[in-house]
Amino acid sequence: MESSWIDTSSLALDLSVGPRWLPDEASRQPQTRSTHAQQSVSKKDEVEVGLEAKLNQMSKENKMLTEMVSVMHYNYNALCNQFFNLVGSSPSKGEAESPRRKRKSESPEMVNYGDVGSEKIDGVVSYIESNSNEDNMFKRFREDPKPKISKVYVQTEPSDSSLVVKDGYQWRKYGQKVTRDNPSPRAYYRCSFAPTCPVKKKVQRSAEDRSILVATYEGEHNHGHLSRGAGSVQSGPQPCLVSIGPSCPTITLDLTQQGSQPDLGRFCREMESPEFQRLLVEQMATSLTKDPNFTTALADAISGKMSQHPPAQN
DNA sequence: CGATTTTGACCAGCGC
DNA sequence: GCGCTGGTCAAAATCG
Repeated sequence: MESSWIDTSSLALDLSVGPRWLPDEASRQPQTRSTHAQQSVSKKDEVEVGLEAKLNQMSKENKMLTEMVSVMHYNYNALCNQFFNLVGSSPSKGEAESPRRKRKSESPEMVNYGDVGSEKIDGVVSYIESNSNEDNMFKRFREDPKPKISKVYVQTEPSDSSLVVKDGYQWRKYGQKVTRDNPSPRAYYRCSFAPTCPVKKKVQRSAEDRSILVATYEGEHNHGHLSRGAGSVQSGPQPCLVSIGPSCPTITLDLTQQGSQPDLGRFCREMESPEFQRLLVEQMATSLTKDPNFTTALADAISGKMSQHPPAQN
C-alpha cells in the first residue's frame, strides 16, 4: 500500500455521512405560504443558518475522519517498519539480493489478503492487498525473509490496453512475458528514480476481468515519493482516495496536509475501540440508506420483484 | 542524444 | 536429466 497513494488533485471530502441534504427535500419543506413577507424572509434565514451549521458540522466530521485515516496510515507504516526491524533484522533489503534470476515463488503464503484497502488513481479505482497479516508475516519472516509484497488492483477502461499503473513513482520497463495462466502479457518494471531502489513491480491484466490491472509490488522504496509537483521528491502521507463502488457513496480522503502531526497514539486507540468500529459500520449503513440513488435503486428492485410475483389475491 | 520501450535470448527453479 | 515456465538481460528501436 505504501506505493499506492497517488492522486494529488482532490481536496474533496464527500463522506456521505450524517444527515444528507436532498434537493427534493427542499421542495418538500413546509409549503405553507406566509402572506407575511418578513416571516418568509426570516424562515429563509433560519433555513440558511441551519444549513450552514450542518455544513460546518459535516466538514468537521470530515476533517476528523481525514485525520484518523491519515494517522492510521502512519501507524500502519510505523508498525510495519517496527516489525521488519524486530523480526527481520536482516541486512538491508535489496542489497542482500540473492544471485540474479533466482526465481521467487509466489506462494499463497507470501501474499496475505488480510489487509485490504482501496483507492482511486487517476480516475480509476484500485484495491490494495498487502501482506500485513501479523501471524503470517511473522511466520514468513521466521522462515524466509522476503521483500514486502503488495498487490494493487486497478480498474481501467476496458478499451485501454496499456499495462500502465500510475502510482506516482517512476518506473522503467525491463521485460514483458506471456504467462501460462493468463493470456494477457505481464510487464516487469523497476523503480528508475534511484539506481539503488530495489522495488519492482509486475503488471498484468486479471484473467477474470480484463478491465482490471493487477500490479504486484515487491520491496520498499528507499527514497521519497516523486513525480508530483514538477518531479519533486516528496515523502510523508500521500493523498488517498477511497471508493467503495460506483453505486455506493464515495469516501474521498485527502492526506495531503503535511503540517501538524496529530496525536498518533490517541487516534489509534480510538480507532481500535469497539465504539469506533461500531460507529464506522453505522455510518456506512447510514450513508447507504440516506443515498437517494441507493434508495431509488432499492425501490426499483423491490417493485420489480413485486411485479414479477404479484401477491396472491384473496 | 539520453531515456525509455520492445523483444528475443538466456538462465535458473521446479516438477516429472 | 529434461522440458516447462517465470524472470531478467541487453541490443535495437523508438521517443521526446
